[in-house]
Amino acid sequence: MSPQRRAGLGTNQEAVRRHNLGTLLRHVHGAGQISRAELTSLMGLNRSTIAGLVGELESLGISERAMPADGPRQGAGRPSAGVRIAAEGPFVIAVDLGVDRAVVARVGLGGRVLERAQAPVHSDGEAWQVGAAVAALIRRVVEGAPAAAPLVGIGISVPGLVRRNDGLIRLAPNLEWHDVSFGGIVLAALGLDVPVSLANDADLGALAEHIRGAGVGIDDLIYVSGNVGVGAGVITGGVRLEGAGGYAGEVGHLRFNPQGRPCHCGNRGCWETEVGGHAIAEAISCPPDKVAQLDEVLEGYTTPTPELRATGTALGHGLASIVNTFNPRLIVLGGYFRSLYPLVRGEVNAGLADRALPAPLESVTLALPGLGSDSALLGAAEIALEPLFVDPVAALGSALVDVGSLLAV
Amino acid sequence: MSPQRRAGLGTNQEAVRRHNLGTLLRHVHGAGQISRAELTSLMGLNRSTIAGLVGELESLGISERAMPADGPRQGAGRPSAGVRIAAEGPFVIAVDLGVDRAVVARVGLGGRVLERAQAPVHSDGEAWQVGAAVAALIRRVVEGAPAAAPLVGIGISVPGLVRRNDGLIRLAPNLEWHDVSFGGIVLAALGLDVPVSLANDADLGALAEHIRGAGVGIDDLIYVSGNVGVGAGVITGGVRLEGAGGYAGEVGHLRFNPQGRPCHCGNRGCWETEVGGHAIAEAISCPPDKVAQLDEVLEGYTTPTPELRATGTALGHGLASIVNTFNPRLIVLGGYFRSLYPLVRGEVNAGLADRALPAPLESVTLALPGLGSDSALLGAAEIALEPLFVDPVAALGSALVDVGSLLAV
DNA sequence: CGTTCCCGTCCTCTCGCACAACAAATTCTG
DNA sequence: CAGAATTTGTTGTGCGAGAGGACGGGAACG
Repeated sequence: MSPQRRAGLGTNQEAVRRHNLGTLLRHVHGAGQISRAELTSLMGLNRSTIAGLVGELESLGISERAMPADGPRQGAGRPSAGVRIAAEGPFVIAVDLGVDRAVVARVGLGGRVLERAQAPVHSDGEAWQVGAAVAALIRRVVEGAPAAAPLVGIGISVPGLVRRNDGLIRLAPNLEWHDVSFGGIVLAALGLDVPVSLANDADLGALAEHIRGAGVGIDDLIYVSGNVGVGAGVITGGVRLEGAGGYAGEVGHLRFNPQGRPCHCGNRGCWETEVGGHAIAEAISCPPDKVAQLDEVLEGYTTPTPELRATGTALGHGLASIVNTFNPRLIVLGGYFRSLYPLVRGEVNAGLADRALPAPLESVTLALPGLGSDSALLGAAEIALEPLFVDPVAALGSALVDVGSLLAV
Repeated sequence: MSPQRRAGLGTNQEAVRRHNLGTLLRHVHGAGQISRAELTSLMGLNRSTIAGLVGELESLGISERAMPADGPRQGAGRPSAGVRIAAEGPFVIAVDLGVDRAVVARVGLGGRVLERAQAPVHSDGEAWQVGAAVAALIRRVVEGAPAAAPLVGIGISVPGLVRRNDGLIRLAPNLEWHDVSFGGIVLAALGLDVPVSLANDADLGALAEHIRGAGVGIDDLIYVSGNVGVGAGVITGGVRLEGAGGYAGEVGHLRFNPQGRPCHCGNRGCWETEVGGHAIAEAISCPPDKVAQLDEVLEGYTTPTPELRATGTALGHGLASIVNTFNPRLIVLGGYFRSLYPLVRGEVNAGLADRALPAPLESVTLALPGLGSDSALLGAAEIALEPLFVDPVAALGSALVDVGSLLAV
């Protein structure tokens, strides 16, 4: 959003152009197709300036001219030509690393999934084995890419704590990884050198839901991901909350019940011991080896068991703490909560209303992900695309063309 | 930091100038006095551009030329002239509203307290009575202001929930206020019309500590204010965390002990029932009517009682939740915690280390406020000054000159 | 005491956006 | 159905802001 990364810097004319070009692209990316007239009013710039920016984007091969969007006009006047993402424009690779499977997609600007592949991952697998599997999936989705289309980068969603400086995976409890440089592993397996970004899955879920999911236009939202572990991604004031090291949002280890069950973190009664995957499984007597398919099992229920209702209340109580600390306008319930919430909506809402302060409670809404189970995947695409919005020219400069043949075996 | 308020807008040349002028002033404000050479390197702009900006600031009467700062030179070359805040430059009124007293100060750019006054406030006072008392204090501190110096605005720190859109005090539990428009009340009592900003005391404490306290240069910090209630102000990525309505940071009502004491919010065992003013008072058998002087009572201790040590542990455990959710680099302990922490440092640190996740724990530090008990007051000055850094020219345009005679009875 | 280094000032240049005028494309209206 | 009204795209001009170089000033260093 800002023309410079570090605060306190001045702005020169070069930065203005970069910023405007990036912001324009961000709008096209967000809307898929947009008219130049809408761009003028959105960005508050002159028609002629927009024309110049659009022209530069076209000459970079990022966007292309489109026919005016047909539909009900809202008045007289010449219809405004459309700007849309070029068919052979830049793309990224998005990776959603789960505890039992990896999903890889080739994603273009505008958030379109152009190709997708997935494979199971052994939860006791070594990092290099997983990296090789991911690399194989990447080769597969890149195969059909047009030779002219540049690869901007790779974004990876990780179920764990990721250091934001360098993308090191500090801890992925359910993969049993400590201090794994997964980005480097994947690049080595590919034999490529492109920008790689890694981030926590809940953080990326929040980002994706903010840009093109249930939270479009909402600048303060939280994505709560309920998997085996529970985490939250926070968007506040329209930007990601990262924290000093990038570990912000670990709400799964909020103190919930001091007399509760021991948690893998060493404490007792963390929130995730009451509402995480294992707790839900226990509530419906699901055998531990089927926790990975918990969502399918939950889909089978039409009425909740008393134990599930208690879990719903615990979920609401925990969400109340989140509402009190972050005061979001929207909470998106992802992961297993996506299947759980419809069953125990009443209990969750009641638990939340019971424990949250009135002021922050009155403006908050609970919702399911608008992107289904793809939130983290599309969020991974977003962080990989991010450099394009900061400086389109520079990002294209460090992109790779003809990746298909580069990766051909 | 950004040249435009709303995201998604473009930047034109006017905005560039505004941004650069504001950023320059922010640097002068932060450093008190700074050389033009430092400004060039900090802002990354050309010498001649800085000269132009400094000249404009001088002609606006905001800054003035200063002799080169004497001290150890770091090399040869012509010494760089200094830029410092003008003696008769713009100022603001800062108000720190407490449950038992109000402090009012006239504060200039650079954060200098030019005048200060305070008065007791009855905790069962009506809002208009408190407003009248504050107005009287304001008249007193404005009396000696130079006629040429413009009043930019009034900033008020409130021990409660403040709506960020309009500054309405939604709830100030210890003043027993609900939905009070205190800004309007004070303005009416003064018979003036200047910009008034209100915010939560912990939020302002965090802001002040970030700009000129213990957290200078630290972009992810939390100010935990332990008074009768417990709240937190959060700076993340260098900006204030506000939340959708402005209520973010109400960590006092984090679930701590489900079997604990009832809290005024209606729940049981909120964190502030274990570490708030009343809990501390109980731990040292301080009579309830002396809770307001709790810090003085605490100063009298040299070794903690076992009850105080337990409170320290509870403080550490709660801070662990804060560390896990926000991943700050610094936590500043304000309010009564300022007196409590030195007594039970070991217990707090141990409780924190015991419950926080290793990754966010390793980079966090606990500290006492660098501004003593003035954090919230100086934070109030900062939000009142804020418009100057966004657009100095516009802010001066809406400022009032010769306030001294305007307010004379 | 001269050299070196750095800073402030002045001037010119470049670049990006705004603005105005005109052409083009569609809707509205009589 | 034709002309007016409206909105947009295009083009050329102007303005403003920062960059960059030339010059002189002031202090440290040898």
